[in-house]
Amino acid sequence: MPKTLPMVDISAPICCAPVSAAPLDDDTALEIALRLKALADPVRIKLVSILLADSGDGICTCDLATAVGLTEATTSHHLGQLRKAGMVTPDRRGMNVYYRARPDSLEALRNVLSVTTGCC
Amino acid sequence: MPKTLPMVDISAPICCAPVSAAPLDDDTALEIALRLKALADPVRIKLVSILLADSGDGICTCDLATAVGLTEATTSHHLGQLRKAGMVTPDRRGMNVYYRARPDSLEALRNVLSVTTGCC
DNA sequence: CTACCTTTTCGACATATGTCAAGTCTCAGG
DNA sequence: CCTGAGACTTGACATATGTCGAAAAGGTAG
Repeated sequence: MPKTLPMVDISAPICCAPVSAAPLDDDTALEIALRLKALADPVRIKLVSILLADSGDGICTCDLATAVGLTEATTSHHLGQLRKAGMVTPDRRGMNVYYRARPDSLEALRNVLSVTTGCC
Repeated sequence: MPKTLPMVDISAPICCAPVSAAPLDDDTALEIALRLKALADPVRIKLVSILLADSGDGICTCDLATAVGLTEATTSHHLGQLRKAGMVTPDRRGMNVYYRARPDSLEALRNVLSVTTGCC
């Protein structure tokens, strides 16, 4: 990958015409690809599923680390990627940081992938 | 990534409970992640959008290469990744290979990402 | 302030990935 | 059977990424 990908902020839910509407321009393709990349890892999709299934006030990094069987450093890295992509939000309470899923962001991404309808 | 990802066939549309239903087991997380990884590239998502928008009998590698502005070798590599993920199908006619999108596979992946409903 | 716990950041390492050039394969037309 | 055009494969290379241990940052309690 000689060409370094541009750095863009993808923390907001994506909002654009669906991929099937017309050939994507480069900027939109990048926006979509970066968000997909955030989810395209077994650990991260698992983290998202854990957080989506949680109905409480969030789960702390340490508990998530044991849930996925990785060190806290690595788990924090994955959570950081998900946060940058707007898929989770951190919430510091005392010594711990509790994460929650952001279903709206996931849903927005889903809509863009739609073969029929868009999001806006 | 010290741990090499297992090699699994992902050419069929995915079929499993949605990520929000419950924490994913490792196998399912891998299945989903590999398919997402196939799409998580600006060039590939663009290729998919081009093929989805095409209402004809497919588009050949050479035309796709010029559409994304890359060499045919690189384009062929990306198409191969998409084919392995079941997102496109090749169709050889004479000297050319024409690719078409597989909306069913994309739709299946969308369903798995659903926050509410699954695919099966 | 000190001691301790949790999280993030940093440095290092091995593996994976995107890209191209060059070589190889496949096929249509003489 | 050749030959040439197009597509695919291979090799090489630079960059990106996942993982960990160690160190730093943030926060609590004594």
